[in-house]
Amino acid sequence: MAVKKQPEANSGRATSYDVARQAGVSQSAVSRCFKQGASVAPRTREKILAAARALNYYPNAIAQGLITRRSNLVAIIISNLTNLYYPEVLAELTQRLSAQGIRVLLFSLAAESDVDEVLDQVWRYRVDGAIVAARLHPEQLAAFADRGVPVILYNRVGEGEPVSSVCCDSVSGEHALVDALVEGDHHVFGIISGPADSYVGEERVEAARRRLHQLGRDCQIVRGNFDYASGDASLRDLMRITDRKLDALICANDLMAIGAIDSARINFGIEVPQDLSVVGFDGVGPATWLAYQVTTIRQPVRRMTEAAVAMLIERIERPELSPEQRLFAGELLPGSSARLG
Amino acid sequence: MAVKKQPEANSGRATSYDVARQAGVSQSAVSRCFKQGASVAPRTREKILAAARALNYYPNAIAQGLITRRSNLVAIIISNLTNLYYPEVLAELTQRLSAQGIRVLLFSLAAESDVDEVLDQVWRYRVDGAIVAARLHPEQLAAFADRGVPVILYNRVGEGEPVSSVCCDSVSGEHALVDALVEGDHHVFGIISGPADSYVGEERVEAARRRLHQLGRDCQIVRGNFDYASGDASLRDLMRITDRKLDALICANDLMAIGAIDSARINFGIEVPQDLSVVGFDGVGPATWLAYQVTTIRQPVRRMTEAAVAMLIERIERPELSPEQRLFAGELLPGSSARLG
DNA sequence: ATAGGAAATGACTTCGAATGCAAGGACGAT
DNA sequence: ATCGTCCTTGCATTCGAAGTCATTTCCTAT
Repeated sequence: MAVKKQPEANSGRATSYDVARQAGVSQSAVSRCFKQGASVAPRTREKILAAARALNYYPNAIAQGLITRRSNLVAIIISNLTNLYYPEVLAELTQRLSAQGIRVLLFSLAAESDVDEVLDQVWRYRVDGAIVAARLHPEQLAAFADRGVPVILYNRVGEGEPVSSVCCDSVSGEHALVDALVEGDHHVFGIISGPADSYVGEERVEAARRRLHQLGRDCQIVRGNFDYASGDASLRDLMRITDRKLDALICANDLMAIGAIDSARINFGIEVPQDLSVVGFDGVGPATWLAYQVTTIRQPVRRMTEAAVAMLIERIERPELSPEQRLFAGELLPGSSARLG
Repeated sequence: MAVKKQPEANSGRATSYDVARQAGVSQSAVSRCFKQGASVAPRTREKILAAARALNYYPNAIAQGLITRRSNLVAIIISNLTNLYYPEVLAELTQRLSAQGIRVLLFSLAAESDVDEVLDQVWRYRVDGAIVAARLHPEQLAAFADRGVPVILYNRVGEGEPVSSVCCDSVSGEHALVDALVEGDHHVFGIISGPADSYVGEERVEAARRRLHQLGRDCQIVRGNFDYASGDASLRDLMRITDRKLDALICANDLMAIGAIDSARINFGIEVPQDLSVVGFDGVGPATWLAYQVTTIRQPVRRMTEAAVAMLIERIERPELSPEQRLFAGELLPGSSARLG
């Protein structure tokens, strides 16, 4: 007995030709049948759909992508998924893109500036666009422009280059925090910054520092790196170098604020907020936990992700659109980690 | 003056033919030049690579996927990215797959059982495999098998079906926790379960309940849903329905344990662990925060993700391999949220 | 019955890279 | 020189669906 080829054995591999044969029509008809608004007679359509169902046919998106030059893929490039803030953003972005019929190719980086390692994969997959929450050099931005791939930066800006971006306003946020702290009669300020390569980190710290200066308050700045442990470590640093008694602590994000609160209470026996007020930034989940209730600026994640997706899709459809920067104000969330005015 | 077509104007769109023309060779040569182990003369290779660099050429992965029937895409289907535990898993998986030259198509679900909505997209993109941390019905598993798409379930099992999976051992983990609590002389037990559609949740609770029963301890079980708020809510429920004074609380995950600890301390003035011992499961970041130091079972995420990726790649390359279930023991992490024996 | 026009359909080409096959070239052994 | 081998290279075809264009079908109005 000879071995026989089984053309229909693997039902997952049916092509439009298989469906066409089964339905007694041409491949073109099948293609049209799956395309919105194409001209197909009702009876033919039914025959085709029945055949497609019988064969378990799903159009091959790879082949579609090749011929239409639209992959319906968007790259999301994120640096630090372990950061509490980004998972929420990622989930929102993915679900919104899905709802628009766009799939997400995820690139997660070990460090903020590891973008180069993944870019060539981004080019190879001919993504229709990209949303980037990582640091891009001007040359990297230029590469996107050259290839006509629209990019939206998330909480980043195109240092010098005109790039579309969606950001939460660090300056107004920090102003609100500083103003509230000053009104709450705080005098000795400490600031825990983010890592050196973080754009928002630097921006937040700089905004806070300036506002403090305007209001005639001085401050000590120590460098953190956005994680819990560095909230603790940085607080220790501050306690060591500050001569007067610290009474207000501004942290570049919530996670460090939480680390600092725990450290103050547990390692130093400092009462928060009675002896020390601590504020953060982001409005991540744990910030609202009973033990912390961090006074912070909550980023409007839903509106920001919605804007990012809308802007990206607009630019995929109309590449000639010029870049646009959208700045969203955060909301001051008065918690019980700080005595405010 | 006539409008002129500019073939090389958009440098991002160079094809292997463009490179071939520039280098004075055939398209086949270009293709071979980018393929590992193909026979190309050193001089030719250099000419081609120079041309490719000049034209900014990157092979079109879409076209490659079509002809080779290998998309080099793997679907990752995750239900609850906001769950603290999964972002870490996702980041690990993505980076490991990247290192193997495989790209991640991310599908994030609003609920554990929303898989059907994304499956047709999974079929359309002809992914080479999938890693799933969501509930799959037998029919859905069968669909993967039909199409010859290998799946690895992550902390899930193929209820009845033989499917490959990577899990952290709930039973041994809960036994360890229960044993330690019983040795610590606890008598009145409460359990906060996960949501009804969570496999691991049910498994953990069941394991704990049985072990308690074996050791002659009774327990009250209330249903939570894995988030912080439900730790608080469930603790309130327990306090209401329990007549004797609760002295040990077993939570199906760390997040609820944390919620319960906060609630006990702040809403009820109960000292943890003096008056109440609380244990969790997972070993997420916040579990080790100074304020909590939750006694828990830490899942070996690195080893688990490594195994998942290895098993998947094996099965992509050798589809005939039979399913394999790998169970990893978690590590008892004795924190200060429980008095142990 | 017939022309006119719209709708439906199919043949064929295209997207970009991979690969089987055959032809050409280099080189060593005789 | 000559033959045989192995290494390079190009030609032609293929993957699966979309879309152009030409053709056929079906209505409708006259």
